[in-house]
Amino acid sequence: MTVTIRDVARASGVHVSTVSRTFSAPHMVNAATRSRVLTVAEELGYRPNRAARALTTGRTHNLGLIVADIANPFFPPLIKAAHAAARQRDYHLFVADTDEEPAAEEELVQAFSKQVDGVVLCSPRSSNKALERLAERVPFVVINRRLRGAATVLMDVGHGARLAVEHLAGLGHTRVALVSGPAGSWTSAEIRTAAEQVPDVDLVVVGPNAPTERGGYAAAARVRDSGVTGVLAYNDLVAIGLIEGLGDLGLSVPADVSVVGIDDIVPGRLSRPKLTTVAMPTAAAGRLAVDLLIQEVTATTSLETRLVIRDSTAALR
Amino acid sequence: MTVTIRDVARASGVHVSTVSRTFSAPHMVNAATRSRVLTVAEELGYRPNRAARALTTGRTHNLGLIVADIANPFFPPLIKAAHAAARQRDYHLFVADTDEEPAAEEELVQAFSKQVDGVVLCSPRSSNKALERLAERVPFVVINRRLRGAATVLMDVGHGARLAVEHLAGLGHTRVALVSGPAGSWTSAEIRTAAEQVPDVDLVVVGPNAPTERGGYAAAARVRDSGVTGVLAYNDLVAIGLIEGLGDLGLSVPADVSVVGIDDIVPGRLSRPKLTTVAMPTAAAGRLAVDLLIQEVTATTSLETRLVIRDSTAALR
DNA sequence: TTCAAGACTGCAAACAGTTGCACTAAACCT
DNA sequence: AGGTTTAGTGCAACTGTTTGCAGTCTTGAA
Repeated sequence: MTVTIRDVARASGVHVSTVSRTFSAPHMVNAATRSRVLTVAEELGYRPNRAARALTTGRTHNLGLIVADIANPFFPPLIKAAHAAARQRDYHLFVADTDEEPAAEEELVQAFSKQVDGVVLCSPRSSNKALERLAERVPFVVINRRLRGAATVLMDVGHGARLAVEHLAGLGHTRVALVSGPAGSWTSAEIRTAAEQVPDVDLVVVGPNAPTERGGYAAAARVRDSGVTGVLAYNDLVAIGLIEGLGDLGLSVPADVSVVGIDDIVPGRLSRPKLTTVAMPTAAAGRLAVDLLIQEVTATTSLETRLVIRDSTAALR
Repeated sequence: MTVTIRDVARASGVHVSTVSRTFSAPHMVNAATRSRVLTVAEELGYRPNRAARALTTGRTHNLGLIVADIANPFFPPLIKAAHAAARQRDYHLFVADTDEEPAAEEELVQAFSKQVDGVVLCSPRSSNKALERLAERVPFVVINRRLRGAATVLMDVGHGARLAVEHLAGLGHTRVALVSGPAGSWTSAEIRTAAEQVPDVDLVVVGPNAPTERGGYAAAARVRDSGVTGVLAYNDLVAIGLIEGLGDLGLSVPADVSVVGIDDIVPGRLSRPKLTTVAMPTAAAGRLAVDLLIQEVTATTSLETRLVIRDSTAALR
């Protein structure tokens, strides 16, 4: 018993097309008629059916957002910002989780395709070829992955990594470990190249590691054995795990070794010692991605990162 | 130039209705025809248009999920589980954030109404009256709010609170503070009544407080002044803030005072000391809520909570 | 007064599917 | 052999909205 445009038309004595226009092109209808239609619609509780509208216009006013893991603290701020940006322009947001399964990306985009005007893909792991196939089905923008031809939002983690290593160097740490992420990660590679370019620092790579607390914990022994006094970790979770692991080996942070993370997730602010970290502009990225999508502009943007100095780094004794 | 059911029909020499049926009622079409249609559809890259389908069937195969704050660590596990459950039954999930604005709840449900088969509302703050209005527009299930007539998923936080206070009592803490949440919160009231029922414990209520780290930090002085040795906090964020605040006042946890939180969010596991807390079954709640929604059953469920003992509680000296 | 230009509004055909009904042909029963 | 069921398919109407086109009525200008 849902009330349609026809009910409103009948009740206000005009043709359906007039009702339609009072909602989608108000300037085309006489002010008096318009207000009459509007009040009748209000009384009847009419709400335009977006699905039906999409059928003729081809625009759904829906967007899709695909992330690897909703519960990973890195993503929620991004999702929230994307949602806010979408909402502001009267778009709705589908959110999906691939559960770290690259194959799910393609499947989800396919499934979304007819129901959204575009999708934002966060750090996609599908092959370039697969992504190109998808591009034919639906417009999308990727976050944290370089992909020619597609709209792209990058966070300049390379710059952040360099700042982090320079910060360590400035504190006197000349032997620094890079506790890297998973093999084949774009971000991990980016971090490494940037870190290697800092002069006067011996960089030793420890990894690859799982991008989790556990991964960091497991790397502790190798970090100790490498004899470094400073560490840049692939992300905050790894950093937190590493600090725990070092503690269990009798090394204290920052007294014995300084650790800096990457991401600036909430738990990093809450754990002790408070984590020095490279803040990733996840909210800005989410917001920007949906803006690009809605405005259909194909651009590649690089967002700045910055170093947040807290308590997990200190001068070399 | 999207490929429709008509293109498939033409290319495989059958009527559109047959194509339609091979997708929505396969058993009604001859095996040979079906496989021919299927291969043709595959070749052409046909995918059913869910929006169009929704127009006639009235079922969109979409669900909405509304939470107060996506970035609050309490929600992501719930969202993830809800998504997984939806996905499993081939539903898509709209996710929305009210930004703690009760008015946004109603608006979002309205906006979703034609586009979803139902919505799950987490800890809604709208009035009963408003919710009843909404119930006429779209089926929904509420999480963590008692509402007669609507499908409901409750987490038995009362039981958890009682376990927590009993745990403190068992450690010798007979004077216990309840650092409460915001005024008017259903959960906060629930916690209080349960906590008050534990025998042989003097309960002093400190609050109301903002449900955040900052709220907990601010409550530290009053907790100290109340002379208690054990604390049950409204949630983990409050507990973490409180521990920080007590530390700044020269009181150490758990040596001087034992603190237990509620929720079991990730940062509680990662902060030091590791937080003893009442684990809320958020994932189970998310999963169950979408199952109830899809199966259209109106039931009231109460999910068990349990106490997770970690390092922020210890025996009274 | 006449005509052209607007401003509104109605008509009807899309959009991409679903579904009740009618029809055909084959299979099944006596 | 004749009648009845059944499986498979086609027909056409319907879902709620948009939109190009055409018609009506004012209004302004010549």
